[in-house]
Amino acid sequence: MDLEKQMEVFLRGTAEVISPEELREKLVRADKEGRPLRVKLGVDPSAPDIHLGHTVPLRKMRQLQEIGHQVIFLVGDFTGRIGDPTGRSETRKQLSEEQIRENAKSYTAQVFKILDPKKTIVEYNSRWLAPLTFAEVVQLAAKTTVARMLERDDFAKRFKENRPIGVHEFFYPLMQGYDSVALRADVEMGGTDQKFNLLMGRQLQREYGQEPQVCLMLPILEGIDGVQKMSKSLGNHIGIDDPPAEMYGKTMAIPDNLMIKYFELVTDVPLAEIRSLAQGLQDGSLHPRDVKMRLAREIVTLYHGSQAAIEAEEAFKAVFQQGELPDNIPEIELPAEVLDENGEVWIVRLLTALDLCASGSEARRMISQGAVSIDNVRRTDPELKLKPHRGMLVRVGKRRFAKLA
RNA sequence: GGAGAGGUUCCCGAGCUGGCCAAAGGGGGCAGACUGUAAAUCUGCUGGCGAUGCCUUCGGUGGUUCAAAUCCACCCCUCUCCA
Repeated sequence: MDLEKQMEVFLRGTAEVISPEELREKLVRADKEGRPLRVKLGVDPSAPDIHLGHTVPLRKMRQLQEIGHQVIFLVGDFTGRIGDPTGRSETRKQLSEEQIRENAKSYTAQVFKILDPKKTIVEYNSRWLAPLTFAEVVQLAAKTTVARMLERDDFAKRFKENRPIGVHEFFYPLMQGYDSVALRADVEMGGTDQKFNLLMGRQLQREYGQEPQVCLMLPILEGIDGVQKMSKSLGNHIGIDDPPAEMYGKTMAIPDNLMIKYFELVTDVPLAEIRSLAQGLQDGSLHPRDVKMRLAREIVTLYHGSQAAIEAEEAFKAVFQQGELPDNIPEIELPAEVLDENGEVWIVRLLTALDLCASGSEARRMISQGAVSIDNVRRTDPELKLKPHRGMLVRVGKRRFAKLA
């Protein structure tokens, strides 16, 4: 593949590249030497579920491996024990080895829904970090200074606000940088929030006599709340293992103004087409709802196939546009002990027994807010008693349903 | 080691001259209305309990008091300045 085309694949959709010139040189040299570039992507296995946010760099990796480069998927099993302080301005709790190992296992399994397993090297950074001696660690630490560390956004902020910074947290960038040394990475990928860590890799590689890696930074994908970075702990994520209907629904929940970004970062829709969608939204010739439905369909198709996507869309239309019921309402057996001597259930009890409300208080609230309907009749009296029957349909809000078995 | 400032409900953050505090305000979440969708907007709710009352909660443990997030003692943790 010729140089310009390669550059295009590398650069497309990136937020920042340090530096394009170096990348070009590396590509030219690699081509001459007949070897692929070694591209590193490190992940922190703190949450075992991969979501769309993770897929942004992963999809890039996929494209790179398709044009013949060597992709290295690095599981930060060792760094995970520290927890990267990035993003949330507080110390993340350290994970146990066992947890990490389990997370990593499920992580890699999911990653291969995107990457080609035959063309991917999976590495664990405990392989080289765990055996380091204290003396070597000190040597590594001596390669940077506190002032430099404090340049990092997160540290600077916390320092300024007099919030705690653990000394061990300084090791996170050092370790990640050392990973690049150990892997002899030509290119490292990451979100824009990884800039500091990626640059640390360059510095350390130079210190250890290697050519510095090129840093490819990709945009950060906001979660379905439209504000914060997509993350499982914030509960604003769309997981790639989410069932089709949920994936579709969650996508429909993203704010309108994020649609185009999603198209660009997490779908295979060609750029030209995305541009015309954006144009259509702008001039009002396209309905935002329809565009978002298209987006939801694209995303579901990617992870569950087009058939599932069509079904998810039909179900969504039925439930939310026509107010019909979903097909897969869970059927739940009502425990006998909630019945009184007349064989009736108190409505509050009913909702908690069916797990539709977490507590009696919540159930009362829902009832008084008019969120509860039984057999399609809205019930607002929290003292109501009912005679249960098989197939009784209990509904709380728009999304919580149960049927009596 | 010394001096000072802090640790509040899911999060941020008031309260801290003792009762009116299940604890202001914001965020998030949930619900209702509306709609173009689980978007946007507006409104309400947001510890638990068969409940106009009771129970548990304000870093931890004890104590004072009829009554403590609020006062006292000790302890743990964070930050600042000094060493």
